[in-house]
Amino acid sequence: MKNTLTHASEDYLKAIYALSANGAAANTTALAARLGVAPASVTGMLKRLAVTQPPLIVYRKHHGVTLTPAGERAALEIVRHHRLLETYLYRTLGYTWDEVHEEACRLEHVISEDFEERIAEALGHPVRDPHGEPIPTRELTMPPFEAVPLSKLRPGQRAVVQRVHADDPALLRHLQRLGLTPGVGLTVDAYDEFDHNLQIKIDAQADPLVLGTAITDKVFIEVIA
Amino acid sequence: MKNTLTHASEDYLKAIYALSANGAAANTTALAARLGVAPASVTGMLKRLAVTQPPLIVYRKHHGVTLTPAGERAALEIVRHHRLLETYLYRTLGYTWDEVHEEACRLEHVISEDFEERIAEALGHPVRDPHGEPIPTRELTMPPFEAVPLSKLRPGQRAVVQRVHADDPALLRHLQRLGLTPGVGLTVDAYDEFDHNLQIKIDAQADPLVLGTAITDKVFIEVIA
DNA sequence: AAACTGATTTAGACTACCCTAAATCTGATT
DNA sequence: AATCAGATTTAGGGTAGTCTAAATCAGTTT
Repeated sequence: MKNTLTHASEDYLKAIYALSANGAAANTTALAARLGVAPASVTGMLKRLAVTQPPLIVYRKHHGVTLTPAGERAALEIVRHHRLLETYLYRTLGYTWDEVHEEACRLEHVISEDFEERIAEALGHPVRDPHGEPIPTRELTMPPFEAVPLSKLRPGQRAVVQRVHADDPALLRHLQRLGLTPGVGLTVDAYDEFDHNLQIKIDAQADPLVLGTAITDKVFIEVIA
Repeated sequence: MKNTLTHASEDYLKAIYALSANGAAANTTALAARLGVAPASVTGMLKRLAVTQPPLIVYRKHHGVTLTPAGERAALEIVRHHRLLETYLYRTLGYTWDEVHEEACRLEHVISEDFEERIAEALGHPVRDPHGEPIPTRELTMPPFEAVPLSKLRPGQRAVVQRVHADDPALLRHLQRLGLTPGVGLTVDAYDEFDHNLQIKIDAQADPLVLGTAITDKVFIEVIA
């Protein structure tokens, strides 16, 4: 029951969780790309994860992989660690939102349940991390959230930024400079249907912004009107 | 130069540092016992550590091992991480002094220099951890300290507890209950030269205590008179 | 239905750690 | 000087991860 997973296994579970979020099975190539390893390495690990007791994944050769309930709990445990740590580093140790990811990635595998509980308590049991991503509960359920990317909006619509789904520090710093952070309100002015650029106007900012899909696919918003 | 060490290597360097503190070379058996591995495993690791670039240890077969200057710096880096973490967990997250060691043992290998600096800053650059052990400086020098074990004291001498050199949670809880913690003053009443028991009287405590060497060898004091 | 393409798996090798069992060395004792 | 005990190393094997190169599969196109 209380299997101790290796750090590598935990990273694989996290990646499978992220890539099968839509319900579909995660495939070898995408996992390899996300984890920065060769596809053959993924195949090897999947074989191991499929035969643990209890099994953590369902793996059908050539047809991708999904998490079992036990595997999903293991993944959510790590995601909870990660996002609580990001929140702690951000709020308590003065990290910026582009710095938190890397540190949390290493710490998430080694903190105890006790440590998790203590920082959750110290933070007042936060429900979102500094990027606006929801933090899984202690019971390992993912809070429901609205997942509309900014790229889906069209001229005339108003929205509030909810979460920025990106880890790349350079991109995060760029978004910070643009003022595109959780809580910010905006209105869509124009849409170019050829390059899919979106022109938006951020509340309390004078000049409009033209954004490509590299950005608009990663900023998730809640539509207001 | 900036070799990335494995967690296991770091644990070996820490152990070699601790066991060769007296200047003598550390031997295979003691390392194996301290690290909880078989002696043959130690031999294998020592061969690897001796041929890194730069070399971290000086290893002569059958004659023990010492750290090179580079190895000592690497060891002190981990000790600094460990003791800063213990201090942080203790002061900021409400851990007790018997709980800090285990958590710090896992975190010490994964925190960044940035994290180290931030918690050192947040703590006001402490010089001792919750057990009274000195924290290596940022420049990786070990602050000098008086290392007289309580067991060396004889009747009539007065002393102040400086550090408690123990990781075992049960022992630490016991010492806490006895009131034998850093800063506490005491007087030696009697010494039994057969079983080496020491009878002491702790300041502000009514009843005297009789302590065996399991304790008196681990409590280090500064003699006052 | 055959062929092609891209994704995937297999095969085989490497590193870093661990182990046990057997051999060997060192230093003390006779 | 030979022996002996204990410490240490060697030999050989196991696991978990990584890789590259070669083979195979699945789905589309012809």
